[in-house]
Order: sequence, then C-alpha cells, then structure tokens
Amino acid sequence: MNQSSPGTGTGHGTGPDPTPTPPRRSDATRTAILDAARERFAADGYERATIRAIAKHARIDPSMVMRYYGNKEGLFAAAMAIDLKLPDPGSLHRDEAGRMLVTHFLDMWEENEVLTALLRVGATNQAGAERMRGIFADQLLPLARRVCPDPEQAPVRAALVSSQLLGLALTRYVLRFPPAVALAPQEVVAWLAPTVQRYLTAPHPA
Amino acid sequence: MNQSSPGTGTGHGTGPDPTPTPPRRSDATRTAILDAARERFAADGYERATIRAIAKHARIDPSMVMRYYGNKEGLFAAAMAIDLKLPDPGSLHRDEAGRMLVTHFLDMWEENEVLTALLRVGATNQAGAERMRGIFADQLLPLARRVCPDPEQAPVRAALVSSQLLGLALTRYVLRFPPAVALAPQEVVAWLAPTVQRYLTAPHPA
DNA sequence: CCTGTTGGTCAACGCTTGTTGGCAACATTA
DNA sequence: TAATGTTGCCAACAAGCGTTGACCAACAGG
Repeated sequence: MNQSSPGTGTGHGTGPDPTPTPPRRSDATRTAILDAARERFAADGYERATIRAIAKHARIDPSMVMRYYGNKEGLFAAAMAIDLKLPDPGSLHRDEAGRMLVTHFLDMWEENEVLTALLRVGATNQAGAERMRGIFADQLLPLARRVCPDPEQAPVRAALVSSQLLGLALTRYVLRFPPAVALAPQEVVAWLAPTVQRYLTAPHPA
Repeated sequence: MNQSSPGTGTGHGTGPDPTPTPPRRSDATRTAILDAARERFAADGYERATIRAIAKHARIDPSMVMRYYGNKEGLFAAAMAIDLKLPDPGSLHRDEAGRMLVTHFLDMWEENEVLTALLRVGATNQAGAERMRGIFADQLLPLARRVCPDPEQAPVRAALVSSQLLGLALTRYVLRFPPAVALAPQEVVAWLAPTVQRYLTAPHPA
C-alpha cells in the first residue's frame, strides 16, 4: 500500500543506507500519517486536504503531523517522494520503448495513488508543479536521451511523451471522462504505444 | 449561459441576442468581476482564488460578488461558460481533421485564459471536472461522430483526442515543462496532428 | 416635494484553517 | 529509585474564509 517505510525497512542488500535512521517507536504513526496524506492529497488536492482531515484518517491528533513533518509543505514533500521505477535505458530495445513505456506507466498509475495526488496538486500548487517537472526531467529525460536518434532533441521528445502520458492520466484518473475510464489497459496500450514510439524515434516532422 | 461580455461587446456578434437582457448600469462592474475571476481562477485554482482577491482585482467590494452571482460556485459557473467554437463538422475534410483540431485548440488556449482556469479547477474541484466533461462531450464528441469511421467508436476516439490535447495543455500551460513551453506552435501542430488524425480515423488497432 | 429602485461601501458574523504550547503517560537508562 | 527523553492528546491562538445585513448615494417617476 504505502511506498516506503521509514526506519529499519529496506534490508541491507545493496549499498549503505543513505539516511541511517534508527528505528523509532513512532514509526507506525509516521507511516499512518503519510498514507493518510497521500490518500487525501489524491482525493482532494493540496488546499482541500486539511491537516485535520489527514490526522483524522490516520486516527491521531493534528498536532502530531506538525511535530513529525514541521508544517503542511513538509508533509506534502515527504508524502510525494516517488520513484517511477523506469527500467535501465540500456536494457530495452529501441523499437519496443513506446509499448513498454505505456504499459509501465499504466501499471504505476493503477496501483499507486501518489501519482494521482501529485497530478492533482501540480495543477494548482507551485511546489507540486515544480516536483512534477523534476520527476519527469530526472527520470524520463535520461531514457529519451538513450532512445531517440538525436540526443539534442531528447527534451522535446520527452515533453511530447509526457504530454500524451499525463494527458491519459488526466482524463482517466482525474477528470474521469467515462470513455477514458472504460478503456481496458490493453486497449490503452494498443492506441498509445505507437504515438509514444513515434515521439521517441520518428524523424523530426518539420 | 453565454460568455460574451455584456456592455461594450468585442464587435463580433452580428446575430440576434439569444438572451435579450436589458442593459444595466452595473454591466461594467459585472464584467470587471468576471474578468478578475477568470484571471484569478486561472492563476490560483478554485480554493486559492478567494472572493476577496477577485474583488480587489476588480476594485469593488467583495459583497458585490455575492449580490451579482449569489455565491462562489455561481461566480465560477458564470466565469467558466465557454464555447470551443469548433467548426461545423460537415464543413471539414476527413483527412485534415487532425491538423485543423490541433491548430484550433492551440489558438484557443493561447488567447484565452478561461481554458487554463478550467483545467486548473477541474483537477481539484468536482464541479470543475463535471464542467470539463460536459464541454468535451457536447462539443468534441459530435465532431468525432461525423469524422470517425464507426460512430459507435466515437466516444473512445474523442476521449483519446482529448487525452492528447489536454495533455499538451497541461504540460505547456499548467505544469510548464520548459521544452513544452518552448515549442513553436507550428512544431506542436507538426508533432500532434498525425496523432490526433490517427485517433480519429485509423482503424481500431486491436 | 416624496418614494421606490438600483449601485455600492462598511463592519461584522460564524466557521475553518494552520499552527503552538502545556500536560499526562510511557520507555529507557543510570 | 529518580531522571530524562519520547509519544500522544487537549485546548487554544491568530488569521483568513464565504457570507450577511445595515446603511448611504444616486437616480426615476409621480
């Protein structure tokens, strides 16, 4: 359900912990707050997701949110940390990048409400838009740089891909256009994969 | 229900008034309120665009807003009435529908901040999303019905077109991804027109 | 003149918001 | 045991919100 638990968490497999945080007794409360925050931000956006409502959902006192995350912006920043988990750009075939991207994004959006929350907030909140820009610049751009023919065009092509993928997310998960909601995942892939593939690898149309 | 400003019109209307409203002395104030509301809704979204801020921009008292538009929802409804001004579906060639649609939408969005406001509000506000659904159902769907091969597929195809057009608007006018902002209009058309054309007229890919 | 309607300002109401500080219960260590 | 830090709840604060009603200035028709 949640996407990263604080404290002991993630085992010890590869590399040292970037933040060696000792486990705290309040870890359960902390994650409860983050889960509730993601849910409320996704459902209501930044302004209407009140700290009181989030606290009530997490079944704790509103003042705890302040203690653990400082203020509302801090809570938002903590709740919206996200990794798109895009595959290693070196390990994918150039001709299947489109289909793979659409499939992967669809999976991520279906299972994870953080992305919907981020899109909702990004539409009205300065910090949310900034975060969204950062995510796509850091995680989608490198992939485009490896796949598209001329690396200099990578930013434009990544932006075009973003426009189609985020547009789908907008109509399907936020605005909920009935036909967009009703589409089966495989149909979405069948329609959108060629578009994304063209944005990535087709020659510049001008 | 109409969006043209009362009082000093922009001179485009040669037809008869659909709603024969007698001119009032307060018409200037009413349009000032609507203009300020559109500007604030576009910049801040529904919640953060306060009636007080809108009134200050219109240089009148907040209570006037209540007097003329009832409440905040009424003001929003009055400010967001919009006509996409899509051309008569019968008068366009099937092969140029894609290019024509992208060009037309780009023009509308560049000149009109109402659309940006509507998109911002639709992302967080129930009524905004509803309005957005209505607009595209009433204005884009009929066009798709005339252009696409099987009228039964029109809703899906219109939704796909919406996803690409709204996705462009989202990345370019709301999230402001730098590469999406930097694209020249003709480049946008060159990239997106084939996509929209395919969504409208290509055979079902599954 | 008086009277009624319209356009507009002012001050305030009730409510919700983010945020704060105090206080009790518990855990840990000395 | 006492001392200390952590976890949590409670009550309250100042500020801002949408909204309301009293009040004043101008005009119109008799």
